[in-house]
Amino acid sequence: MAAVETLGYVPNRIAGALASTGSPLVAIVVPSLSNIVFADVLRGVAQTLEAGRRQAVFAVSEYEPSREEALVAAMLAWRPAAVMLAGLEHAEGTRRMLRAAGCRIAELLDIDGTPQDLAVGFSNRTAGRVSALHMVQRGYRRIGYVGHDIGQDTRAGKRLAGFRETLAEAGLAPASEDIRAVRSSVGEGRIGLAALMARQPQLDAVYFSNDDMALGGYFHCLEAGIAVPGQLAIMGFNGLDIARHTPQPLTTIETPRDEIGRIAAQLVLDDAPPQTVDCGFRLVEGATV
Amino acid sequence: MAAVETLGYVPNRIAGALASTGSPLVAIVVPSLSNIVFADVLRGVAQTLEAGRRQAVFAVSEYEPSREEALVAAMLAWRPAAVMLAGLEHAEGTRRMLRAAGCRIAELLDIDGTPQDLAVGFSNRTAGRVSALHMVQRGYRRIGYVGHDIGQDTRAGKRLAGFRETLAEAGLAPASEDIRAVRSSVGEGRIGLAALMARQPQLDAVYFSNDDMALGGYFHCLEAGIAVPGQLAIMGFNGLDIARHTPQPLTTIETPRDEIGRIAAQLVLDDAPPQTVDCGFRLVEGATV
DNA sequence: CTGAAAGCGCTAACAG
DNA sequence: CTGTTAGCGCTTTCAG
Repeated sequence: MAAVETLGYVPNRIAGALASTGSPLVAIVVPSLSNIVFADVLRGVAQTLEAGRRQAVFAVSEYEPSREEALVAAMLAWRPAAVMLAGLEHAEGTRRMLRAAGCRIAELLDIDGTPQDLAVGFSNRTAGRVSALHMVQRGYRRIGYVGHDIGQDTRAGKRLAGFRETLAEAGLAPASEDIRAVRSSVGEGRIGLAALMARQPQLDAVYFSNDDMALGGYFHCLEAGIAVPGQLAIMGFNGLDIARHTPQPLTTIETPRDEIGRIAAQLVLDDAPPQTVDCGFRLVEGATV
Repeated sequence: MAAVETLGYVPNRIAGALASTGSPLVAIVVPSLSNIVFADVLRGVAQTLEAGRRQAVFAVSEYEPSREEALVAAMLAWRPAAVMLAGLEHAEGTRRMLRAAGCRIAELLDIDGTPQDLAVGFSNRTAGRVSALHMVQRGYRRIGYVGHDIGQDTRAGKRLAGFRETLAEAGLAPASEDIRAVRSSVGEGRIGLAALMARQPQLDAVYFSNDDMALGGYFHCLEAGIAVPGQLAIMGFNGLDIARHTPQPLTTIETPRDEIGRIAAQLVLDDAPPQTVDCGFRLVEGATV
């Protein structure tokens, strides 16, 4: 140990990884890092892996399944102990490779569907239902929807499906929808609500695909002098910190993103059997519904 | 290649890394992932490394130098081609290890100081000066400051130093300051401004340590009925997307975070000589100053 | 229980 | 230019 100290010796983990059977690497491919949601999950994963002496390697797919496939292929060359992905929908090639690789697979943030191995998240469909029900119970009847591209973000699509179901079950007309073929952002939420209100001025509530979009809608209302929730109620999804501090806190659904990352990482560390963990979510009653 | 196809052979990059001289890994230690700033840098780095067939490995230091040191030590065991860190201030042990490791070192988001090797960012001190000057030129004279912990976030501290310098040079009294010993957040900005206004109701402008804090202050004004910028001007730092879409766009300084990540990664890929790259910043004239 | 040696799956150098 | 082989620095097994 004296020699270690004087020479500044650091064990070579590459050599260690090659020699040993179990891999010290865990690969994570997220759709985006601009969205704080994935950054939160990543943090939870990194934190837990660190305690377990594993190392996180990561890449960003930009919401493109083909890119996710290429990145997973590249990741598998590192012989990771596990590959973590967002959601349950992946290219056929991605699934095939992962099955062949024989490493653990963790699919995060969604449990509506059939997981490959481990799934840690919550039901987006149920979240959409809960949101719709909350608005209906509060007495809103002419409820619209403003959302971003659900082709890319299938989790948002599942929330929308749940939302539509519940409106139908409540005997309400299908919502007027403004679905924008773009990534979610505050700016798009603003534009989307303005467009929807221009078409359907009689709406009394709008459900947004997430908090970014909802905040854009809320800011539009503030500027256009639309009383919230008197004239128009607004509901988002995610429970972003900033949405708790707007003049009126946003009514939304808070998701345990950090916890999802931590649990997924722990299951991998423990080499737990295949399972689906429902981390649930929490309705946050703000002041906008 | 037919056999490769049928057997699903994937080259083992761990073995490849061990056998070859140059390392395919680049290590990145960021202070936080909750802050979108670091996520943006990380994205730029990951994107560029991917094109160069390198793999990013990362860890989160939670703004603790001792933790950064431990993480760098762990990272060096992977024999990375480069280690990327935020800022120029690091524990003595961190610097020593990095020097001994002989890998490239990239210090990001700050160029006010002496870099170890590569530095890619902008001058926070100058940004603070530019912000103060902008407010002074707009006619504000009783300018306050609301900030978060500058012990942890030395870049915010440098902006504050530049801000103070310029106020002094303009012959103005030192600003009333509310510096909170916490991470930046929208909520803390809100609390901070309320506290500062209670102590110094005659302020006509407030500079915030970043956009998160500034948005909190702005929301406080909206709720408390303080006219912005008539009664109180507000300026932030970072150029967050959301701050462009508030009822009044926030006056702030936009930083090229993505570009910083990309340039740093490219310099590493090119094995460029030690240098400091000033990516600059851009004053965004919103409607709050 | 300690110490020696055989790989892990590649890369790179070298001989043919 | 192609084909062979000696390591890269560990872990793990096996003999002493």
